[in-house]
Amino acid sequence: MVFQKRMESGSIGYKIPKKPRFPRSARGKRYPPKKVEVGQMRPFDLLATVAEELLLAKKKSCRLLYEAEETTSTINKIKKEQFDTGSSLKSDVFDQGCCDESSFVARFVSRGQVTFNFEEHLSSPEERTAASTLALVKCHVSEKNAFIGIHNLEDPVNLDAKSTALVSSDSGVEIPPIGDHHSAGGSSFSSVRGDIELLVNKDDDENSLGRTHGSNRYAKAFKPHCTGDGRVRKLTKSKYWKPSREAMDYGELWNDDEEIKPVFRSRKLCYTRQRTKRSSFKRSKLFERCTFSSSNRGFSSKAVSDPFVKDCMKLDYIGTRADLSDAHGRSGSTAGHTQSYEPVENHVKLSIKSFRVPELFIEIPANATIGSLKRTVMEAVTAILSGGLHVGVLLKGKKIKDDNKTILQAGISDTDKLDNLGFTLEPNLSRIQHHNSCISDPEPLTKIHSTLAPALDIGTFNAVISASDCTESDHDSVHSPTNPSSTVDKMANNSKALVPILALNPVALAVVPLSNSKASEIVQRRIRRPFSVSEVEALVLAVEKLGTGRWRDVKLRAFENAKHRTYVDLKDKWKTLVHTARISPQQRRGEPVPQELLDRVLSAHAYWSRQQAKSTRLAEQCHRPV
DNA sequence: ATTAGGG
DNA sequence: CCCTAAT
Repeated sequence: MVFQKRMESGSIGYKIPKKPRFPRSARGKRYPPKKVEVGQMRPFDLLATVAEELLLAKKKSCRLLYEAEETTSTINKIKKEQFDTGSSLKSDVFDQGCCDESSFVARFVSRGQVTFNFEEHLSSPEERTAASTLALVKCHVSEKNAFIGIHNLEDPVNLDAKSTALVSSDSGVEIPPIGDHHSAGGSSFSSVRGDIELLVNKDDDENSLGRTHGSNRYAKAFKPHCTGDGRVRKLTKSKYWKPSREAMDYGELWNDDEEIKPVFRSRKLCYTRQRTKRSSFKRSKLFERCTFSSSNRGFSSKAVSDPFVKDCMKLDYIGTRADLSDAHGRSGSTAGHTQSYEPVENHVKLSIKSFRVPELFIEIPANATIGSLKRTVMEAVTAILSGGLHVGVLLKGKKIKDDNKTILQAGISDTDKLDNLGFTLEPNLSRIQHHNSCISDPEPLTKIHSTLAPALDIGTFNAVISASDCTESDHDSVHSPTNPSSTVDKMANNSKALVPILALNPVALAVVPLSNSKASEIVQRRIRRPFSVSEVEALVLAVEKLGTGRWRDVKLRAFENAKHRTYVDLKDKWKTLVHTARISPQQRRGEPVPQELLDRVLSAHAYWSRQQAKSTRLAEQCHRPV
């Protein structure tokens, strides 16, 4: 509750403080280090990340050089557009084949650090020689993390230096200085404030949440190594690169609103890029398109001022223990009091940079359009998220099930282990089960024609199942509802099911939780499900027997088990059938209905019209004489 | 909830 | 298919 409320409050009327400003002299020159979990990250992933960082800083065409050993290689020229279009930076980089990956790793590992030069990309050789190095990036790689920092920018103004500057997350929260008690364990805190963590998707929680990057490690990684690298040639205006107070205390890096906007944009790209890892590519591309509104859920992206977090569509939160206690329905002794009365030491500061959400598995014909893919994914995600979300708490990858535990008892208060803390977004189980059962739902399912477009156009989640040939199943359902099993088999065999399933191993994904209210407001139009011939036949048969005014009975008689056919649908279908029968065959569209059936439609319609007229006449006669 | 009819 | 008025 409080949890959410707090975020909400942050989202509304949030204004990035104008002050304090980062000292002018330093602005644009030093960038906070970016921490990247390397884990199983491939070296080029890291490289790409670096490149991306640079790109974000530069935001225009550039190329990246890295220095390792004695050689300098051009990694790639990277264009901003490549991010904008969401294409994989990695592939763009790697396709260049300018250096071989394994050797890169070797150098990386052995040296522990790599220097990147960031140069303006200029096409002509002359220009190139004249090109200046705009930034130096130092990258120190440990087992678990890489620290990437943009070191020196020659032309901060043009570089839009703000793009890597960070702002404090919460103007309302006092930010203890790095190195003091609060931040001692405070890798978490520093991350709150701008240490961008790119959580590489890893299935292994333990690893990904490794606690090795505590503040000690952090400082260690930077101080000794990154400082005078002799191989850093030219243009090293600032000759130092170390986690000095100013460098790390980005709380001092404030930006004007206008300055931040572009950052936000670019960080979206960051998000995209992040997810362009092999294993998660599918997911990410999918989620990327899911532009959920985040207004009413309290998780507005605007709730966080950290531009990185914000634009990565991550969540950020700084809470107190009291807050959490409330949230869990128990109040600690101080719960309910104002935070300010509680010693800051007792607060647990949390930075939620991402939630784990269930994996969505989506299979879609290759000839489906991108548009339909988007819609499909949107539907799938909406279906999962709109069902209501639970929040799970993970500590060291293990779920904390006992809601009554205090934060302290759970061990979360141990700031040293804060990095082990994770949150998950979990859909309603009941709903999911329902969705899972879709595939075995005996009721006839959408038939998706070769174009695929109609079925994917719109529709409810559980309707989005394509079957190469479901005519039979329709028939079954219509005529022999007692034998659904054959239908099931057919479905299982024929369908390319678009079935979201719960991931067996959820992977960290940054996502903006869906605003439930928004989702429910948007009542999806039912998916279009053209009547099959067998359905038409069943309809005609029933109407011949029952007439045109008893659609409920028609439904009961012929479409009892076709849940998606309402009596209104049947009535409408009859209407169109009559119309179809009256027009010339050339004007008819869709799956052709046998003329024989249309003839029966016409005659039945005529017959029952007469009957109706007759009965009304009779009724009138009954009334008149009275 | 159903029916009927326009959109 | 949707929306709605009228039952």
